[in-house]
Amino acid sequence: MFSKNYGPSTGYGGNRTYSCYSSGDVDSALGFEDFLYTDDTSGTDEDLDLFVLFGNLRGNVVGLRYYTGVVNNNEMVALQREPNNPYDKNAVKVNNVNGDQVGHIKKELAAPLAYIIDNKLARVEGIVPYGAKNAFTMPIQMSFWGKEENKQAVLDRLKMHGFKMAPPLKGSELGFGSNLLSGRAGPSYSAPGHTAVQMTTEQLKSEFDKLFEDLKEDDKTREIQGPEVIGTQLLPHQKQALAWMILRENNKELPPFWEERNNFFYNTLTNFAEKERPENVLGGILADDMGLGKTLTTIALILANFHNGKPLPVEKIRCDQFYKVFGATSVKNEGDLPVKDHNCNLESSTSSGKSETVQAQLSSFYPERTKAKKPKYSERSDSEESEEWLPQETRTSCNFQEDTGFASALAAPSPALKKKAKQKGTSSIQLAKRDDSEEGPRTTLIICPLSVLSNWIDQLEQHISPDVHLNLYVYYGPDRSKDPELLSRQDIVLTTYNILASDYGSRGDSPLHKLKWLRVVLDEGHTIRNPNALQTKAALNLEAQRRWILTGTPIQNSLKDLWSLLSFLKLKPFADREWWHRTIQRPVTMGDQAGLRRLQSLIKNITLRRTKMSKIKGKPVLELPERKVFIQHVVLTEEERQIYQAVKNEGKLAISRYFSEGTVLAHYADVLGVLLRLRQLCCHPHLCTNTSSFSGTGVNNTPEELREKLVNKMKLVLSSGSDEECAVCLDSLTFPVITHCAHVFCKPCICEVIQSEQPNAKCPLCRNELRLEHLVECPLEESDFESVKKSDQEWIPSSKINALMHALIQLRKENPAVKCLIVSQFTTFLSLIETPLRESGFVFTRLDGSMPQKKRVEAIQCFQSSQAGSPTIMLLSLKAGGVGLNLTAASRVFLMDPAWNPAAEDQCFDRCHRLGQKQAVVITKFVVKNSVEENMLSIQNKKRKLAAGAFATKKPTASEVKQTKINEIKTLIDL
DNA sequence: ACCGCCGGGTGCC
DNA sequence: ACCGCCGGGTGCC
Repeated sequence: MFSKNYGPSTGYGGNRTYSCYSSGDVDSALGFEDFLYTDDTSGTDEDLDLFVLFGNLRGNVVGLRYYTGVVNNNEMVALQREPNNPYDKNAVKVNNVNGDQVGHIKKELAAPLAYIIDNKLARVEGIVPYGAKNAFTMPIQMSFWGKEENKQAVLDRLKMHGFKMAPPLKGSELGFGSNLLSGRAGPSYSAPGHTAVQMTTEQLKSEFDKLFEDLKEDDKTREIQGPEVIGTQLLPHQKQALAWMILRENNKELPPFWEERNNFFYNTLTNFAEKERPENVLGGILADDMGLGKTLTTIALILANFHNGKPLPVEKIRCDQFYKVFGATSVKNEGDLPVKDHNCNLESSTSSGKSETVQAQLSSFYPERTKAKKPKYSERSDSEESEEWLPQETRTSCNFQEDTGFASALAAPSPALKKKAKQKGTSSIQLAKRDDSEEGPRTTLIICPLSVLSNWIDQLEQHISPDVHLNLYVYYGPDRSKDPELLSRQDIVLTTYNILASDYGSRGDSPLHKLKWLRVVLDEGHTIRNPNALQTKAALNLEAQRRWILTGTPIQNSLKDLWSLLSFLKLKPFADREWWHRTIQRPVTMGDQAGLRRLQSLIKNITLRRTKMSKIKGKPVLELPERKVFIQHVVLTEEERQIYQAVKNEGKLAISRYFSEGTVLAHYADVLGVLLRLRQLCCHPHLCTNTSSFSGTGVNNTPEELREKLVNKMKLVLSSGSDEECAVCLDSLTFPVITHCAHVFCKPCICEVIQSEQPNAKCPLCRNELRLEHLVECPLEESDFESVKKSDQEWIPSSKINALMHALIQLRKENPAVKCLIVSQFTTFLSLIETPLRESGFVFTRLDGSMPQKKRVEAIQCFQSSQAGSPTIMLLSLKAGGVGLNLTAASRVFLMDPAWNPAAEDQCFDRCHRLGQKQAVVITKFVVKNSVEENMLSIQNKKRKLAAGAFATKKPTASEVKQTKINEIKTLIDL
């Protein structure tokens, strides 16, 4: 059903197909999208986690002499079906870790294997115990993995062909095969005879939690001064990050799990060896918490570690030299040298005896630098600087600049320049000269969610001093240039995931994919955690020398989330999912300690992670003011209560009917509808206008009526704030369509499902029949407008609005300058609130999902302004903006209605409780007494606990998921 | 493959 | 000899 194809057609993972991986299974695809739970723990992935080891079988690989792929003793190999082989349709290829064919499985064995693989009865993995030095054939140890229910079929099929699988040996459940081998196993595996140490789920969980915790190492605590052209002083932890990033970009070490052994490069996980040196990632994951300044740090990196054409020579030498001198040598000799001294600039260090060496060494690379006195900014700004002061040089030289106040003395960009930078298209923030004769990529591509696009532009103009000639191109909007030449002349190209994906998807005219970039930065990089999403594929297919992932949440729910990230980083051999899964994911999820250690060392190697709680030199990285959350109960008026009870009783009746019929989940949209109406009534009676859509779901509708009904349901689902995600891709809905069974999916996703299940496609959620022609699309939204108008006409207050207004007026009395966010999931509610705000003379602004980007930026800037007369209130729709949204001007938050997902609430609070917040933040949650809202709170609490403990634990089974949902519905409606 | 298998050459010792 | 035996050709799927 959720057909997956890890083959070449997906364009990632190398040019190989792993048919055993190639598809999910219909029966297991029970990943209901969570309408109450919004995480994706019920993933629709291949259910590899449910696979067990059936057993092992010895076989032979033949035809070695026809292929170039070579293998080591004990090397892992991949088995790949080759149905189009002209000699045998059952052919099964054997490939080494690099994807080079080694041989074929001998045909007698290939026959049952082909059947097993083609019917997805098992995944078959191989290890060649005596892989080296075979001319014609070699043995192969195969392990069979699959779902318990398929085990017998596998055994039977093998038996039919005269093969008998050996049952899994005790202690070999982890499937590394090492115990099976009579020869000596690879060094990273437990020695033969010893069983791998397995951990309990509890242990595993706590290890996981620690995975990304403050990864401290020497090379991560060193600081480096920000480039002079950054007009802002970097915070200490940002300097550390910068130093670490520069180090990573000039990384000459072997990637993790590789060793050099007698002229070969050897992978200790797979036992693969090759002559060619495996490339390390020149980059990694900057996994700092939100608000620690990943953007600024990255801007500093772009300026500080500029590539000047030839493949890395200047920076490399510079950096190696830098670290050799300041990092390793000095620190070692002088013990705990204050970190700041590592950053000493050329001039100041020459005064000390020790540093003379430094100067000598450096000057051999940069004779002109040490001879010429550094010109003052004012002197050199326009003089085109003759000689040695090439623009690139200026940019990279910042590594050695002491912070002398020189940087801070730089002028802020002129308003004209600011304006220019904001326009789409090329904008030259500065005027200096650049050398266009340089070769090789020079452009950094930054991809971010649309919501933070303007933040990047702001920060670029804010922090880059005017003496830098920086070409920025915002690759966005319908008029974006598709000319790769133009893009390649930029220093920074900024775009969004949506643009990236749509360019990639639309016939090959994506200039982003034609270029080789100096550097690609994925901001909010966890956006690509779903390997099947188009944006992920598009990102994985970018070519770049250096690759960065910026994210506050590197692992959201499961280890699986990491794979796309690693694949993007092109860490051999993990870009190929099979090796990632066999060497890390499966061992870890099965509780193998060695596997966890591998994972830890991998993460440690490529990640810098600091949380808001992290400390640097004993001080917290971020000293955020306090944050308090109050729950304020609201009592409905008699009148409101009557309406509420009426709707509740009606809904309760319908839902109990579904329960007795056992069709609760099939009437999913209706249940959601009832709950939505109740939640709306808690806010304001006018929110609940579309009662018509719920009046029985008779099947005998004319198509037009049915269509209308379905469209209404879909709108309901989409606007219900249930945080709906597509059950197929687990991402937010794009091109939502609704099925006749009233479930909403992304159109492309569900079409793929239907296609792959021809002719009897079933709904992934309720197993009802599914037909392409029955999908109903969502018409363009105009609904918001109408309801706003409607509510304007006959305005009445509500208990909640009264409670809010009371609090606001009280607050204004105490402090008229204080700024508030008023947050709701219902934009109509926000509109209703506008009326009393106006009446009471509040100046307010508004931000919701329906606003075009330009208006949003305006609203944010306006609200953030400290000028007298600027708005003191922002009406904010809960999910507007996304993580990057910075509303630190506010110190009070009024959350008008509880969200299904407490994480969404927290994220919203973080918009003002973040770097830059100077005051204590007070949050007030309005909750109606004796209502669905109270019940939601208790579910939120459960969910919080679950989120804290869910990581790495086994995915709940389909029936557990169902039961949970059913229980939640019962809780919510008091059944 | 220092095998097995095939099929042509060959045929007392 | 409708055999045995010899030795060259050959060899994945």
